[in-house]
Amino acid sequence: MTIIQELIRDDYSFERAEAIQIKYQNLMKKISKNEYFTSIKHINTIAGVDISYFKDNNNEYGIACAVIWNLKENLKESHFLTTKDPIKFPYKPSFLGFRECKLLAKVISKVPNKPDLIMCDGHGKIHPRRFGEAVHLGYALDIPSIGIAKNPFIGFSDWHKIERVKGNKSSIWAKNPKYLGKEESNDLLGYAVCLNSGNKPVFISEGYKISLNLALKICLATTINHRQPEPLYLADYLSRKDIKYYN
DNA sequence: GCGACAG
DNA sequence: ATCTTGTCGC
Repeated sequence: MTIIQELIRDDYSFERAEAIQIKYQNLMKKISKNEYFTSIKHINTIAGVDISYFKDNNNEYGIACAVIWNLKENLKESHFLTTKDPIKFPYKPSFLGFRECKLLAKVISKVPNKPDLIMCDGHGKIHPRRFGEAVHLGYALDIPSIGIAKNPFIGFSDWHKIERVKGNKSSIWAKNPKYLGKEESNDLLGYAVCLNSGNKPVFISEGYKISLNLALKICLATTINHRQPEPLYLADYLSRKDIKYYN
């Protein structure tokens, strides 16, 4: 079975799904940093993806949207795509990838040119098994990815205390630094970051083949005047409202 | 032990 | 995520 066949599925039991996460969490560790992006200059197109839900009668459907954001063409080549499909996997914290990746992979497959980076509306490494939706999707498609969530999940930080000024951030640690032994190590899972002055911070973490610092830099560079980076804000907006975009 | 917990 | 009116604030 190929990686994509094993990860892009929505028919696992929770037990099986957890076993898959553990398997790939371990495989993730073997990826060389040489394969990571080293500079924002190497990125041409970013795909911001999100899903909105609605119910028919007893059936649940999702509308996935991918906004293609072209950095080098100064936004002139930006556009978006959507798909509508049934949702099979139930929502459960730590298993979001199995609920949404099938749809997200499908909408990305419709993009004419494979994007250089994916921005995901959900956590990446900030996950009990370091396998949040952003990691899951990036790994499945072998496309670098970033997790950008609107709410905290696991980890310890004083994000609620940061001033709402663009660029301000707070580290999110795996263990509570307050109760950390002198010789004990900790794990930096991500950052809570204010991307737009006046707005509540978002939670940024590594997805796939990208460092936390570069992920942070890219998020700051693509945020215009909303709480989230513009590609994600638009994907959220467009998946919810089927409207026309500039061509 | 119990509850909380991304979207 | 989604169901939803008026309302507080920049």
